[in-house]
Amino acid sequence: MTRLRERQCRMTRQRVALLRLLASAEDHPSAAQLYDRLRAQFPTTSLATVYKTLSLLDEMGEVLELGFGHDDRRYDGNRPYPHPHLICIRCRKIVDLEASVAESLTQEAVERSGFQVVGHRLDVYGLCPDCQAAERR
Amino acid sequence: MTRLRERQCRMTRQRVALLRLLASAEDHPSAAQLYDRLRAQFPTTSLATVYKTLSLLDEMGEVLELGFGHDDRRYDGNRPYPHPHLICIRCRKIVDLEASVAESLTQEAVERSGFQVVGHRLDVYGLCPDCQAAERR
DNA sequence: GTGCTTGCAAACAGTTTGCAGATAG
DNA sequence: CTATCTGCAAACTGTTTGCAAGCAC
Repeated sequence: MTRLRERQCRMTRQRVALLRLLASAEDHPSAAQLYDRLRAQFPTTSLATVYKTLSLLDEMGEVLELGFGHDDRRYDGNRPYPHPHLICIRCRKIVDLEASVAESLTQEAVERSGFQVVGHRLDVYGLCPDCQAAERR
Repeated sequence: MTRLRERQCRMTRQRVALLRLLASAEDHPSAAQLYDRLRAQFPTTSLATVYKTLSLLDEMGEVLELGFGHDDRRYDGNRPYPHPHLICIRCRKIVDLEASVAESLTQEAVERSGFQVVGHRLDVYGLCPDCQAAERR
Protein backbone atom coordinates (compact mmCIF):
# COMPACT_ATOMS: atom_id res chain seq x y z
CA MET A 1 0.00 0.00 0.00
CA THR A 2 2.60 2.49 1.10
CA ARG A 3 5.06 1.07 -1.36
CA LEU A 4 2.59 1.52 -4.16
CA ARG A 5 2.40 5.22 -3.41
CA GLU A 6 6.16 5.49 -3.31
CA ARG A 7 6.26 4.05 -6.79
CA GLN A 8 4.02 6.82 -8.12
CA CYS A 9 1.26 4.26 -8.50
CA ARG A 10 -2.29 5.49 -8.29
CA MET A 11 -4.48 4.01 -5.64
CA THR A 12 -7.59 3.32 -7.63
CA ARG A 13 -10.59 1.78 -5.95
CA GLN A 14 -9.98 -1.45 -7.83
CA ARG A 15 -6.42 -1.69 -6.57
CA VAL A 16 -7.36 -0.99 -3.00
CA ALA A 17 -10.02 -3.68 -3.19
CA LEU A 18 -7.61 -6.19 -4.71
CA LEU A 19 -4.99 -5.46 -2.07
CA ARG A 20 -7.56 -6.03 0.63
CA LEU A 21 -8.65 -9.28 -0.94
CA LEU A 22 -5.09 -10.51 -1.15
CA ALA A 23 -4.36 -9.56 2.42
CA SER A 24 -7.43 -11.26 3.78
CA ALA A 25 -7.32 -14.35 1.57
CA GLU A 26 -6.58 -17.39 3.63
CA ASP A 27 -6.37 -19.60 0.59
CA HIS A 28 -4.16 -19.17 -2.44
CA PRO A 29 -6.54 -17.68 -4.97
CA SER A 30 -6.14 -17.77 -8.71
CA ALA A 31 -6.54 -14.67 -10.85
CA ALA A 32 -10.01 -15.84 -11.83
CA GLN A 33 -11.02 -16.34 -8.21
CA LEU A 34 -9.80 -12.89 -7.28
CA TYR A 35 -11.70 -11.53 -10.25
CA ASP A 36 -14.91 -13.18 -9.09
CA ARG A 37 -14.55 -11.85 -5.58
CA LEU A 38 -13.69 -8.42 -6.89
CA ARG A 39 -16.75 -8.32 -9.08
CA ALA A 40 -18.93 -8.60 -6.01
CA GLN A 41 -17.83 -5.06 -5.21
CA PHE A 42 -17.07 -3.77 -8.71
CA PRO A 43 -19.35 -5.44 -11.23
CA THR A 44 -17.57 -3.86 -14.17
CA THR A 45 -14.07 -4.90 -13.18
CA SER A 46 -12.18 -6.79 -15.85
CA LEU A 47 -9.91 -9.78 -15.64
CA ALA A 48 -7.28 -7.85 -17.55
CA THR A 49 -7.03 -5.32 -14.76
CA VAL A 50 -6.63 -8.08 -12.22
CA TYR A 51 -3.78 -9.55 -14.21
CA LYS A 52 -2.12 -6.17 -14.69
CA THR A 53 -2.30 -5.38 -11.00
CA LEU A 54 -1.10 -8.81 -9.98
CA SER A 55 1.94 -8.69 -12.20
CA LEU A 56 2.70 -5.21 -10.92
CA LEU A 57 2.55 -6.48 -7.36
CA ASP A 58 4.62 -9.48 -8.30
CA GLU A 59 7.34 -7.27 -9.76
CA MET A 60 7.35 -5.27 -6.56
CA GLY A 61 7.58 -8.43 -4.49
CA GLU A 62 4.30 -7.68 -2.77
CA VAL A 63 2.74 -10.90 -3.85
CA LEU A 64 4.07 -14.37 -4.53
CA GLU A 65 3.09 -15.89 -7.84
CA LEU A 66 2.90 -19.65 -7.71
CA GLY A 67 2.73 -21.80 -10.79
CA PHE A 68 1.27 -25.19 -9.98
CA GLY A 69 0.72 -27.07 -13.16
CA HIS A 70 0.80 -25.05 -16.33
CA ASP A 71 -2.72 -23.71 -16.04
CA ASP A 72 -2.96 -23.19 -12.33
CA ARG A 73 -1.34 -19.98 -11.21
CA ARG A 74 -2.05 -18.91 -7.66
CA TYR A 75 -1.19 -15.84 -5.66
CA ASP A 76 -0.14 -15.40 -2.06
CA GLY A 77 -0.34 -11.88 -0.71
CA ASN A 78 0.41 -12.77 2.87
CA ARG A 79 3.79 -14.43 2.56
CA PRO A 80 5.36 -12.91 -0.56
CA TYR A 81 8.54 -14.93 -0.15
CA PRO A 82 9.30 -18.51 -1.10
CA HIS A 83 8.11 -21.04 1.42
CA PRO A 84 7.13 -24.70 1.28
CA HIS A 85 3.59 -25.69 0.38
CA LEU A 86 1.49 -28.71 1.01
CA ILE A 87 -0.78 -29.35 -1.94
CA CYS A 88 -3.70 -31.72 -1.81
CA ILE A 89 -3.79 -33.72 -5.02
CA ARG A 90 -7.50 -34.29 -4.63
CA CYS A 91 -9.11 -30.98 -3.70
CA ARG A 92 -6.20 -28.76 -4.74
CA LYS A 93 -6.12 -27.18 -1.32
CA ILE A 94 -2.83 -25.42 -0.67
CA VAL A 95 -1.46 -25.11 2.82
CA ASP A 96 1.57 -23.10 3.82
CA LEU A 97 4.27 -25.05 5.55
CA GLU A 98 5.91 -22.84 8.08
CA ALA A 99 9.20 -24.54 8.26
CA SER A 100 12.67 -24.04 6.92
CA VAL A 101 13.44 -25.95 3.79
CA ALA A 102 16.10 -28.00 5.49
CA GLU A 103 13.78 -29.37 8.10
CA SER A 104 10.58 -29.43 6.14
CA LEU A 105 10.85 -32.91 4.81
CA THR A 106 12.50 -34.32 7.86
CA GLN A 107 8.92 -35.29 8.62
CA GLU A 108 8.25 -33.20 11.67
CA ALA A 109 6.37 -30.30 10.14
CA VAL A 110 4.72 -32.43 7.50
CA GLU A 111 3.48 -34.95 9.99
CA ARG A 112 2.03 -32.22 12.10
CA SER A 113 -0.12 -31.17 9.15
CA GLY A 114 -1.83 -34.53 8.87
CA PHE A 115 -1.12 -34.78 5.16
CA GLN A 116 -0.58 -38.17 3.61
CA VAL A 117 2.40 -37.43 1.42
CA VAL A 118 2.58 -38.99 -2.01
CA GLY A 119 5.26 -36.87 -3.63
CA HIS A 120 7.14 -33.66 -3.54
CA ARG A 121 8.99 -31.21 -5.64
CA LEU A 122 12.00 -29.14 -4.91
CA ASP A 123 13.32 -26.54 -7.31
CA VAL A 124 16.24 -24.32 -6.56
CA TYR A 125 16.59 -21.18 -8.64
CA GLY A 126 19.82 -19.41 -9.32
CA LEU A 127 22.53 -18.69 -11.85
CA CYS A 128 24.48 -21.57 -13.28
CA PRO A 129 28.27 -21.21 -13.44
CA ASP A 130 28.20 -20.26 -17.12
CA CYS A 131 25.68 -17.50 -16.57
CA GLN A 132 27.55 -16.17 -13.57
CA ALA A 133 30.55 -15.75 -15.85
CA ALA A 134 28.40 -14.15 -18.54
CA GLU A 135 26.90 -11.70 -16.09
CA ARG A 136 30.33 -10.48 -15.06
CA ARG A 137 31.15 -9.28 -18.53
CA MET B 1 9.28 -49.92 -24.17
CA THR B 2 8.45 -53.30 -22.75
CA ARG B 3 5.82 -51.76 -20.55
CA LEU B 4 4.17 -50.16 -23.53
CA ARG B 5 3.72 -53.55 -25.13
CA GLU B 6 2.30 -54.96 -21.93
CA ARG B 7 -0.30 -52.25 -22.03
CA GLN B 8 -1.45 -53.34 -25.46
CA CYS B 9 0.07 -50.17 -26.86
CA ARG B 10 1.25 -50.25 -30.44
CA MET B 11 4.86 -49.47 -31.10
CA THR B 12 4.56 -47.09 -33.97
CA ARG B 13 7.66 -45.61 -35.52
CA GLN B 14 6.80 -42.25 -34.03
CA ARG B 15 6.60 -43.68 -30.55
CA VAL B 16 9.84 -45.54 -30.82
CA ALA B 17 11.54 -42.38 -32.03
CA LEU B 18 10.07 -40.32 -29.21
CA LEU B 19 11.12 -42.89 -26.63
CA ARG B 20 14.65 -42.82 -28.01
CA LEU B 21 14.71 -39.04 -27.91
CA LEU B 22 13.55 -38.99 -24.33
CA ALA B 23 16.06 -41.59 -23.28
CA SER B 24 18.97 -39.81 -24.89
CA ALA B 25 17.97 -36.27 -24.00
CA GLU B 26 20.42 -34.84 -21.52
CA ASP B 27 18.40 -31.67 -21.09
CA HIS B 28 14.79 -31.39 -20.05
CA PRO B 29 13.06 -30.82 -23.37
CA SER B 30 9.67 -29.22 -23.85
CA ALA B 31 7.00 -30.78 -26.06
CA ALA B 32 7.87 -28.30 -28.79
CA GLN B 33 11.55 -29.15 -28.61
CA LEU B 34 10.79 -32.86 -28.84
CA TYR B 35 8.52 -32.12 -31.76
CA ASP B 36 11.31 -30.26 -33.57
CA ARG B 37 13.78 -33.07 -33.01
CA LEU B 38 11.22 -35.64 -34.06
CA ARG B 39 10.48 -33.82 -37.27
CA ALA B 40 14.08 -34.29 -38.34
CA GLN B 41 13.22 -37.98 -38.72
CA PHE B 42 9.50 -37.76 -39.41
CA PRO B 43 8.71 -34.54 -41.28
CA THR B 44 4.98 -35.12 -41.08
CA THR B 45 4.80 -35.74 -37.35
CA SER B 46 2.36 -33.52 -35.53
CA LEU B 47 2.61 -31.77 -32.20
CA ALA B 48 -0.66 -33.37 -31.17
CA THR B 49 0.87 -36.80 -31.42
CA VAL B 50 3.79 -35.70 -29.30
CA TYR B 51 1.41 -34.46 -26.63
CA LYS B 52 -0.68 -37.59 -26.77
CA THR B 53 2.33 -39.82 -26.41
CA LEU B 54 3.84 -37.73 -23.64
CA SER B 55 0.70 -37.79 -21.56
CA LEU B 56 0.40 -41.52 -22.10
CA LEU B 57 3.96 -41.98 -20.85
CA ASP B 58 3.29 -39.65 -17.97
CA GLU B 59 0.28 -41.70 -16.90
CA MET B 60 2.41 -44.80 -17.01
CA GLY B 61 5.10 -43.13 -14.98
CA GLU B 62 7.63 -43.53 -17.76
CA VAL B 63 8.32 -39.85 -17.98
CA LEU B 64 8.31 -37.03 -15.46
CA GLU B 65 6.29 -34.00 -16.43
CA LEU B 66 7.64 -30.81 -14.94
CA GLY B 67 5.69 -27.58 -14.91
CA PHE B 68 8.01 -24.63 -14.51
CA GLY B 69 6.03 -21.47 -14.91
CA HIS B 70 2.64 -21.83 -16.49
CA ASP B 71 3.88 -21.97 -20.06
CA ASP B 72 7.01 -24.01 -19.59
CA ARG B 73 6.35 -27.70 -19.31
CA ARG B 74 9.36 -29.96 -19.56
CA TYR B 75 9.82 -33.70 -19.67
CA ASP B 76 12.40 -35.97 -18.13
CA GLY B 77 12.53 -39.49 -19.49
CA ASN B 78 15.63 -40.55 -17.63
CA ARG B 79 14.58 -40.02 -14.04
CA PRO B 80 10.79 -40.41 -14.04
CA TYR B 81 10.56 -39.86 -10.30
CA PRO B 82 10.54 -36.63 -8.31
CA HIS B 83 13.97 -35.24 -7.66
CA PRO B 84 15.37 -31.79 -6.96
CA HIS B 85 16.28 -29.48 -9.82
CA LEU B 86 18.57 -26.57 -10.18
CA ILE B 87 17.10 -24.05 -12.59
CA CYS B 88 19.10 -21.21 -14.08
CA ILE B 89 16.96 -18.10 -14.07
CA ARG B 90 18.94 -16.68 -16.96
CA CYS B 91 19.36 -19.41 -19.56
CA ARG B 92 16.62 -21.71 -18.22
CA LYS B 93 19.05 -24.58 -18.03
CA ILE B 94 17.79 -27.33 -15.78
CA VAL B 95 20.19 -29.52 -13.88
CA ASP B 96 19.26 -32.56 -11.87
CA LEU B 97 20.29 -32.48 -8.27
CA GLU B 98 21.19 -35.94 -7.18
CA ALA B 99 20.58 -35.56 -3.53
CA SER B 100 17.92 -36.42 -1.06
CA VAL B 101 15.45 -33.70 -0.32
CA ALA B 102 16.49 -33.50 3.28
CA GLU B 103 20.09 -32.73 2.50
CA SER B 104 19.69 -30.86 -0.73
CA LEU B 105 19.45 -27.41 0.69
CA THR B 106 21.86 -28.00 3.47
CA GLN B 107 24.23 -26.45 0.98
CA GLU B 108 26.49 -29.36 0.24
CA ALA B 109 25.03 -30.63 -2.98
CA VAL B 110 24.06 -27.18 -4.17
CA GLU B 111 27.48 -25.76 -3.55
CA ARG B 112 29.06 -28.57 -5.45
CA SER B 113 27.01 -27.56 -8.49
CA GLY B 114 28.48 -24.07 -8.63
CA PHE B 115 25.05 -22.44 -8.79
CA GLN B 116 24.53 -19.05 -7.24
CA VAL B 117 21.22 -19.63 -5.51
CA VAL B 118 18.64 -16.86 -5.50
CA GLY B 119 15.53 -18.76 -4.50
CA HIS B 120 13.91 -22.10 -4.23
CA ARG B 121 10.61 -23.82 -4.20
CA LEU B 122 9.42 -26.81 -2.30
CA ASP B 123 6.03 -28.37 -2.88
CA VAL B 124 4.86 -31.46 -1.12
CA TYR B 125 1.96 -33.35 -2.67
CA GLY B 126 -0.43 -35.52 -0.81
CA LEU B 127 -3.91 -35.90 0.58
CA CYS B 128 -5.06 -33.43 3.17
CA PRO B 129 -6.81 -34.82 6.26
CA ASP B 130 -10.26 -34.00 4.87
CA CYS B 131 -9.62 -35.82 1.63
CA GLN B 132 -8.13 -38.81 3.39
CA ALA B 133 -11.42 -39.10 5.26
CA ALA B 134 -13.38 -38.65 2.04
CA GLU B 135 -11.38 -41.33 0.25
CA ARG B 136 -12.19 -43.85 2.95
CA ARG B 137 -15.88 -43.65 2.23
C1' DG C 1 -9.33 -57.17 -41.11
C1' DT C 2 -9.78 -54.65 -36.51
C1' DG C 3 -9.20 -50.98 -33.90
C1' DC C 4 -5.48 -48.23 -31.91
C1' DT C 5 -2.78 -44.28 -33.68
C1' DT C 6 -1.75 -40.47 -36.51
C1' DG C 7 -2.10 -35.85 -38.36
C1' DC C 8 -4.68 -32.11 -39.47
C1' DA C 9 -7.49 -28.38 -38.09
C1' DA C 10 -10.41 -26.42 -35.13
C1' DA C 11 -11.45 -25.66 -30.25
C1' DC C 12 -9.87 -24.27 -25.70
C1' DA C 13 -8.10 -21.94 -21.40
C1' DG C 14 -5.41 -18.82 -19.38
C1' DT C 15 -2.89 -14.73 -20.14
C1' DT C 16 -1.43 -10.53 -22.56
C1' DT C 17 -1.90 -6.46 -25.40
C1' DG C 18 -3.82 -2.17 -27.78
C1' DC C 19 -6.41 1.52 -27.32
C1' DA C 20 -10.15 4.90 -26.27
C1' DG C 21 -12.33 6.70 -22.42
C1' DA C 22 -12.26 7.34 -17.29
C1' DT C 23 -10.02 9.12 -13.21
C1' DA C 24 -6.46 9.97 -9.36
C1' DG C 25 -3.39 13.32 -7.96
C1' DC D 1 -4.96 19.19 -16.48
C1' DT D 2 -2.17 15.18 -17.38
C1' DA D 3 -0.46 10.81 -17.03
C1' DT D 4 -1.81 6.60 -15.35
C1' DC D 5 -5.34 3.14 -15.10
C1' DT D 6 -9.44 0.75 -16.55
C1' DG D 7 -12.29 -2.17 -19.37
C1' DC D 8 -13.33 -4.11 -23.54
C1' DA D 9 -12.13 -6.97 -27.25
C1' DA D 10 -8.96 -9.02 -29.97
C1' DA D 11 -4.55 -11.47 -30.17
C1' DC D 12 -1.49 -15.08 -28.42
C1' DT D 13 0.53 -19.40 -26.52
C1' DG D 14 0.55 -23.83 -25.21
C1' DT D 15 -2.42 -27.74 -24.97
C1' DT D 16 -6.43 -30.65 -26.12
C1' DT D 17 -10.02 -32.70 -28.95
C1' DG D 18 -12.72 -34.67 -33.03
C1' DC D 19 -12.43 -37.24 -36.79
C1' DA D 20 -11.11 -39.43 -41.20
C1' DA D 21 -7.28 -41.92 -43.04
C1' DG D 22 -3.26 -44.93 -41.87
C1' DC D 23 -0.91 -48.65 -39.99
C1' DA D 24 0.53 -52.30 -36.22
C1' DC D 25 -0.70 -56.57 -34.96
